[in-house]
Amino acid sequence: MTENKPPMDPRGALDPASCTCANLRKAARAVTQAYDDALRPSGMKSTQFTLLAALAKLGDMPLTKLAEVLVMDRTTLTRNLKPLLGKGWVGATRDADQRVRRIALTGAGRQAHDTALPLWRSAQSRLVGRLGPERWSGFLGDLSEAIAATQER
Amino acid sequence: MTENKPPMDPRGALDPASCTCANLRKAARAVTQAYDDALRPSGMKSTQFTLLAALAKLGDMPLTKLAEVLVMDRTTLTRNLKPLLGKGWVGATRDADQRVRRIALTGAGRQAHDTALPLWRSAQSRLVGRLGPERWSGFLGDLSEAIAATQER
DNA sequence: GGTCATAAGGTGTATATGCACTTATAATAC
DNA sequence: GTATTATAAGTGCATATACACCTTATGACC
Repeated sequence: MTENKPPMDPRGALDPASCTCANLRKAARAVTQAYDDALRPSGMKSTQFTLLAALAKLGDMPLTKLAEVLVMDRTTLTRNLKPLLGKGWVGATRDADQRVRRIALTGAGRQAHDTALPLWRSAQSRLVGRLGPERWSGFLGDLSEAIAATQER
Repeated sequence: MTENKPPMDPRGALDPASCTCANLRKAARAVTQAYDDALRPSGMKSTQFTLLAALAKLGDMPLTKLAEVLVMDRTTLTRNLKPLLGKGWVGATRDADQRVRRIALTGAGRQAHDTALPLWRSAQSRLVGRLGPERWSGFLGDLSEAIAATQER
């Protein structure tokens, strides 16, 4: 095909009102509030559930590795872990390599995760249902693609 | 050929790895960093550019109204305005109704916006180009739809 | 006109986010 | 075997985000 021209303005793509970043952040705010609201009975926020779920699925790992997986700044993760450490939901141990801080889910952490799971499912299925599975699936793929686009070069 | 990427079934949709909120936030982090990086020479961050652009397009308005437009908590906006007030890019005046704080772009603010605009365009066109205008357009629509989904009910 | 509900806004607290800089440990060079 | 470099992590600072609670100004009601 012959569409490798420099970016034009297909649908006001160069109008700040169409800013991908602003619209992404706006959606993140709105959706985060919906999920936080659903998770409220569990005493945790969306970000915290995300961390527990990642550890539950991937197992314990060094802090930097976890930050990479989450596409999150290392220092952000350090601070996001604080409330979880305080609640005893995660533990941190020094590795053989004394520089490495290995992060792991505790028993209480797994229990908290399991408690929150049905609440999360409620919020998730509501949103998936509202978008429709087909559109939702494409949406998730677009999010991944947007991330990939920023990671290259 | 179409079942190893994002889960299409409602079943896969209920795996926390497919969390819409987590993936949205992840993408927001990644894309924000890309835009912040592009905007760095202007001395402003993506969030700040978004505020200036909204005021430039919509004109001055009460704080609460602006927060509504941006789907942002009122108190978040209060604090996000602080650095802009400090730089003299926006001004705040009391309305006839003394409760209302009207937010407006200053001359310096418009100038800062105009300076940042080409930097923003660079980041935006790079991302739109990587996704392709067609896919990007659908992506933006999905973001709006996700927001709408959280606002109803 | 006084009482009271409502609407606009601010503050306290807590978490989320990332850059610049620093510290501690390991690996490598010589 | 020490000097250098590279890696993992933490801290200081600034901004972003929102809930709970408080203050003040309007407007409605009698």
